[in-house]
Amino acid sequence: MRIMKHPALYEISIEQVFYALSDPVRLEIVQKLCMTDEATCSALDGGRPKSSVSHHFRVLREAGLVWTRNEGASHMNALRRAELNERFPGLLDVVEAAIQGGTGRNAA
Amino acid sequence: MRIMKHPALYEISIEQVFYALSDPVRLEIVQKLCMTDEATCSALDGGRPKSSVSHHFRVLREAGLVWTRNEGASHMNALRRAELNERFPGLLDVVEAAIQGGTGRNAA
DNA sequence: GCTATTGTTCTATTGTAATCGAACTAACGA
DNA sequence: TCGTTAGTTCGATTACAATAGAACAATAGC
Repeated sequence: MRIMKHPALYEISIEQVFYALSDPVRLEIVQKLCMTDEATCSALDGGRPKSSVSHHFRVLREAGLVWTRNEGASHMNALRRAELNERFPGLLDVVEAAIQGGTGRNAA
Repeated sequence: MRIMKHPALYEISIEQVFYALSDPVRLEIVQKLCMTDEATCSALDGGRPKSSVSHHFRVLREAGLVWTRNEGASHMNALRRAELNERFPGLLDVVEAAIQGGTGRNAA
């Protein structure tokens, strides 16, 4: 299959990570992955066109947030949790905590 | 003077915050503010044109990251530290920790 | 009031990114 | 091998954002 670009831990920049997380579609994907460990692209597409979703997964992969492995005809995606926690401790906690908070009003 | 738009705490969205932090110029400004408490725009402009810097400060203000108050002809800018720590606990720690890490290689 | 300083707003230009249809590729099963 | 399913890549369109010069506004000092 095609070679998936997965940057090494030290290649990941915080700007790129922030950028990847600034898109609502991608943030949604990441937040779902916070709770599901592993999922196919289609399980996370939210009804959006394949090409759009594929684009967003690419951004997430290249930012170092998501690891994609091959599972037959499907692609299984997972957060690079341990690595991200090592490189940017606390970041995923912030993302996870924002799930309840939503994008606008505070849940508290 | 002109009215500065400063969103209330509950109006701040994590996407907007991430977006604001994804620009190298703005991240640099925020990281400098992490260490200086308060500073004028010109103290943080890095030699860039006034209009560009003013634009970036606007984005930071509207994202809820920075509070600007009037000090004579100058504007004093400060991180909305306490508020951000309440709304997104740990976020500023990540930003601060990334100062040494730089954007590329890991400092560890 | 005049002038310098500080920063904002306006306007235009340029570059980049989101979106999505369509064609393509890979794996699986009948 | 043919069709199906899953996802990527290509190409075009559209929208947004960074940059920066120029004009403007607000303040301080003379």
